Amino acid sequence: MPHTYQYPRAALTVDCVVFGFDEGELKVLLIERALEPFKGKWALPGGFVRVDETLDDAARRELKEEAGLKDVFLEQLYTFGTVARDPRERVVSVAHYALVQLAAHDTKAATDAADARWYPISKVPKLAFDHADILAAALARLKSKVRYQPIGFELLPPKFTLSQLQHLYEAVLENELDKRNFRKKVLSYGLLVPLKETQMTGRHRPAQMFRFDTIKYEKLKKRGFNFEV
Amino acid sequence: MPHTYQYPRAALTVDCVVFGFDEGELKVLLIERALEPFKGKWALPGGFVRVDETLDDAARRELKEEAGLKDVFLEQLYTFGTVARDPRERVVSVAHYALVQLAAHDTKAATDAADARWYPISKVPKLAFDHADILAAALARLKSKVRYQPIGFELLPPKFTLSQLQHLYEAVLENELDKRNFRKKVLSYGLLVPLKETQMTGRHRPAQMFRFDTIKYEKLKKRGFNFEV
DNA sequence: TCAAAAGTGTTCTTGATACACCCATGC
DNA sequence: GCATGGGTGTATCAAGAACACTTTTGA
Repeated sequence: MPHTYQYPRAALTVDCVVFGFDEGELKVLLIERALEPFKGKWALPGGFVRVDETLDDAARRELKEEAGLKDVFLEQLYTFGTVARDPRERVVSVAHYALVQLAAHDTKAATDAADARWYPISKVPKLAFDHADILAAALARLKSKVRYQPIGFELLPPKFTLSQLQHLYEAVLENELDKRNFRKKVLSYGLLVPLKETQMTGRHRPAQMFRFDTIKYEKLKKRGFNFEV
Repeated sequence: MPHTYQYPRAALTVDCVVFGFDEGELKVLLIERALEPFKGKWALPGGFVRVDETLDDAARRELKEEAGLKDVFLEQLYTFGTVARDPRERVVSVAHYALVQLAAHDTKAATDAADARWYPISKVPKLAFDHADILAAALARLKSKVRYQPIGFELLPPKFTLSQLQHLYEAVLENELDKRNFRKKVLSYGLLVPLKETQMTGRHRPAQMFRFDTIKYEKLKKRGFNFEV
């Protein structure tokens, strides 16, 4: 295909903020850079967009290559285009954020790349490039979106307890929620299906497990329904 | 600056959805294309991003060059990156939306480019490229954002009446609002300052004019306040 | 029997909605 | 004097917030 525009071009990358929820904490997946610039520093997974793949495809490819992740919730976030954000040359990055189900036993699998690590949000080290800005934007987006779309379930295993769900919301929103009001609200939509199973995690009453009814939600969504917390 | 990445690169553009409000209608600024592809078709103003300017700068430059607009409200919207959206070659476009104060007498000025025209949203013709998708995304963003941020004022002159404001909201949200409840709500924040002036537009009682108190709003915003309608 | 998390209802307060008439002006 | 849009208050309803005790289990 001929190039019709011959001026110097910016390079185009995607970067991904991958969130997970584990041990009551919101975590983010970081990669230790093997090359200059910022060699040895932590950064978001990401890389160059190929000329024959969409932005979404590029983000998913990088997630698979750099973190072994696939079939995750992924959404475009914002495009970062200040002129000097990469010291080498002009690089414009289309940032995405992803939500993954980080059950305890998966932690290792997703981290099998020796250079990848899950960091609690509160303990993220200094990041390369403008990745701290990207992370901040992703956190803000997650915090606002979780309130009116049921994306929180993307961070939990398919079967979960109401307490797990509440702790997730508390971690994301960074404030405490009233247990009774929370349960009343999330159950009121009829989108949480109680399962026969219970979860026993210690010397206390076992917890009822639920799953999120995606099919019912999709139907409601078409009629303009909003899942608000 | 040396290129460290030698594979073929996508071209990078910005496109702008420019909204105006006039005669009780929400309008969008379109440009008639002078060149192939889509010669003679209507399209969003936009163009290539230079290697030494930010995305925001590029969008503002294009708005000035193509539509004579400057100092407008501008915000990044979404980045469109499907592979074949431009028939010539791979072009990734960072879409923005802008809000301009389109007072009746300005209509001509902003439209002095012979190839530019304001279209009511309901009468937009078929658009070039994937610009219909971009417009749809911008409308959705405007509709949702206008409900929790006071961006509606960007579409009105600095002095306006409550009826004008209500009609604007009705046009954007595409539904009717109760006059008394609307006034109660928007006045309750104390962000609309009544002016000494009134507006007389016909044989009926003159309307009180207001201005939006930007300074007070900025202060409230820092304390976590939200302007909801 | 004790510790620890699960589970459960009611009251109060606040904000949203619904609704109808008088006012000031130009023609 | 009449047509036109500007301007105002109250009553009802629904949703959110505040709040404390009982249940089930493992140790």
